[in-house]
Amino acid sequence: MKKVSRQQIDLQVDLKYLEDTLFVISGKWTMKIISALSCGNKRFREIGKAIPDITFRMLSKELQQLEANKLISRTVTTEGRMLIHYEITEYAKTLIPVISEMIKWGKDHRRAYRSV
Amino acid sequence: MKKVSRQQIDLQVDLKYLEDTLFVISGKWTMKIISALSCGNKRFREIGKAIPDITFRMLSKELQQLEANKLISRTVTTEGRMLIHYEITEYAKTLIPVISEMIKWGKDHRRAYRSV
DNA sequence: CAGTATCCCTGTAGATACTG
DNA sequence: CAGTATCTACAGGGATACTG
Repeated sequence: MKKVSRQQIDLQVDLKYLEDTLFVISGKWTMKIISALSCGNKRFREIGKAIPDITFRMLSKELQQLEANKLISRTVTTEGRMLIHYEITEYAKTLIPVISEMIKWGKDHRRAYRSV
Repeated sequence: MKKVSRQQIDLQVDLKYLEDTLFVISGKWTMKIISALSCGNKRFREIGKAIPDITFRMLSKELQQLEANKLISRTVTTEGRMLIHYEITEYAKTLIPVISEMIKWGKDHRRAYRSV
């Protein structure tokens, strides 16, 4: 029986999981929003200002999407005027290893281009 | 001086690298093609048949893109009729850790949804 | 076999205006 | 403040036909 490398098996069998992950993190603004949130911005317009070129429309939609995916939480505090703040969830923090690997690869990728 | 967690710093500073990586691997067919290649399919139509619903047009375009990104190599062997075969590069294999992390997360993500 | 060219449709995101 | 609604522009991708 031929021994197949683990790499090939992973790629083939688990493609579905890979797609799920890509779906969650590959949006144009997704990671920027998570980044902004993790840097302390919590309010809608605060986040909007922290991310260049994003429109309210997109921010609104992305936040909904992120909330649906349980990556952020939305809290309403009505004390006179409307007060809403967003936070990344503990669950979102499980993405850190994934993101770290991607960043690591991104650095090497860029370096590879320079050296070639 | 306030100690900031490493997680936050990574997210903020290295967003550009993250985007690079996302750009390379987030195409609709990218990972499927790499998967097909890593499973032994090498010829154009072979790959096409191995990936459900992909059109020649898309396969052609994606292969070009992947070649530009040095993730696959294209070899022409003219021995009478046209013979071309594609292979994933050693460079592409450096993506394995990234992909593994993503698959791992994808599994947990799905499980999280089921349990909630 | 190994693609490319063309046409067209649909979805995504921008601009702008408006609401509670 | 915290968004949503509408309209539009543009690009990605599918269908189909064709080429070396």
